[in-house]
Amino acid sequence: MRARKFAYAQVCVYAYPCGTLTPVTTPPPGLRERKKRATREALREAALRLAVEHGPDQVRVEDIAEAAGVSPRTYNNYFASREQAIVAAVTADRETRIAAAVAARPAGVRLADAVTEAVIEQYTNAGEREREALLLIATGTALREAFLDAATGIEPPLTAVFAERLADTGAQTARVLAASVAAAVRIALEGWLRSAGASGADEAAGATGACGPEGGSGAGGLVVPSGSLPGLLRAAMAPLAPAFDAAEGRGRP
Amino acid sequence: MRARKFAYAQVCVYAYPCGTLTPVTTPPPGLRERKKRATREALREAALRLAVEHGPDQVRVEDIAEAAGVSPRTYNNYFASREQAIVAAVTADRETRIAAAVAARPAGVRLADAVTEAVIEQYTNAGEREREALLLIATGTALREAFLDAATGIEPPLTAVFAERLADTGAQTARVLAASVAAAVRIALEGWLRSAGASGADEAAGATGACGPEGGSGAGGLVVPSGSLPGLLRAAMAPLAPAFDAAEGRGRP
DNA sequence: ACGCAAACTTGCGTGCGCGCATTTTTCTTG
DNA sequence: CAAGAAAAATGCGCGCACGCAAGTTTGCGT
Repeated sequence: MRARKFAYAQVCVYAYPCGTLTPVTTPPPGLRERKKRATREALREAALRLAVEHGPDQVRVEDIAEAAGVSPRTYNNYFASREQAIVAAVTADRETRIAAAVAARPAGVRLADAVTEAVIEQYTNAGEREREALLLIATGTALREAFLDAATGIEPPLTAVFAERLADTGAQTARVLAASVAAAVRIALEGWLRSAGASGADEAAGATGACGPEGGSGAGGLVVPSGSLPGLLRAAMAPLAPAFDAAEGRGRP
Repeated sequence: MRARKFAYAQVCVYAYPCGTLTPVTTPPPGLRERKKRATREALREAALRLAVEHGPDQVRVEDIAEAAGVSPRTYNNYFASREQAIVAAVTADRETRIAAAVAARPAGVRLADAVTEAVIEQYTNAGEREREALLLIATGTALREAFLDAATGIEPPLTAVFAERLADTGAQTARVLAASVAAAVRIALEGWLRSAGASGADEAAGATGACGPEGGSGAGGLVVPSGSLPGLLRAAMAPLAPAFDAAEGRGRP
């Protein structure tokens, strides 16, 4: 029995310096940082372009790396999986923008409304090319999964803004609420992609591997007839509103 | 540019027949099914045993398969990753038991309380050997991640029971609440493992790759001093209670 | 009992994720 | 600006996940 050589690592080794938590003041970005951003974007763009040109399954990381002018090994210093680069080309830094949008709302409005609107706002900006890419994403299981997983990225920044607004309540509450929002968004996107790419074969089994009840022909077919993304997002966020109100100390306005 | 040969598949190909949604009546399991269960358990047990004996990073899937008397290829017909088998030996079918425990509560009690108690109950049954295994799991990043991901498994069964109790509300609500519970449980377990294996090196960066604020020395250190698992679970579930009450139509009892 | 179809196993081959060690590039400091 | 430190890119190797295309086993109808 030989030993395994490694024990997993944190993804994106030097992707996010961690000490530089999005400095509000951008001093001079420095050459190092600029090159890194450039490489990252080159990889994203190359990945998306190749995926569109030849189909998502005809592209290897080697191809993406070559198109971006870096070694295959370097690719994995930026993205932990083959799909992440493609997804990142569409997702970009949506998470940060959502958090910023929430923070920008006046302090008087319900937190639940603020976050709902912010999410819808940021997910509805379909910039022509994004639509095309999303259509591509909906076609394959792997890409779809990667796209949905990317939605989890909103959790950390959301936790931060929530913690600020709910200072008196525990920090745990902020984390839980942020995670719940992420889950809701994921569910909404899942339903949306299901209707968007409703021409594929395997539509019965849920994307999360749900084999239990609630499979294909269960109840709830008439509730929310798989409509527009904003509608789905609103519907998914609605059940969480009472939790936000309670955390804010509102007595059902 | 050669083509990639595959496009991902559903994990655990014939692990859950899907058509057989946990039949309440177990007719006669049949030889086929019994063998499958035996193989699955053999793999789980072998994986855990080898991991304990030689350390989690010294075990390859090849070793596990050999110890269980199947081919390496067969291993991946049952588990999608090397860690899943080890985790499964501890997790077993906790998800199903949690859902059953929730369904077993009298219909009069608050749903929020029912699910909280059910979760605590099922996660607190530490059967001596499980404690040892969990200690093992806490030591490595990969295993820890797999263990936390496994908590997501409660989502489908919970969705089912929620949908039953909240029949009048939409099925979407059930899904969102179930996902939120899963997220809360994950957060609680995360905090618990952090305190349990608090002798490792890299404890600063969050397990979810959280690099932003809320890192190591942020605010909230005095809220919930990383205590017992039941306490952590209760604290994580608390913020969701209002959402459950609202879904049940309760006006703050 | 026989044979057939479906379920499951297995060997093979490919691409992928990443630890490790080395080289190259960028940032500091005197 | 030169030298050293820090960060990043690269090459290499290993183990892993899984499609595919055989084999083998189990269940069923006649």
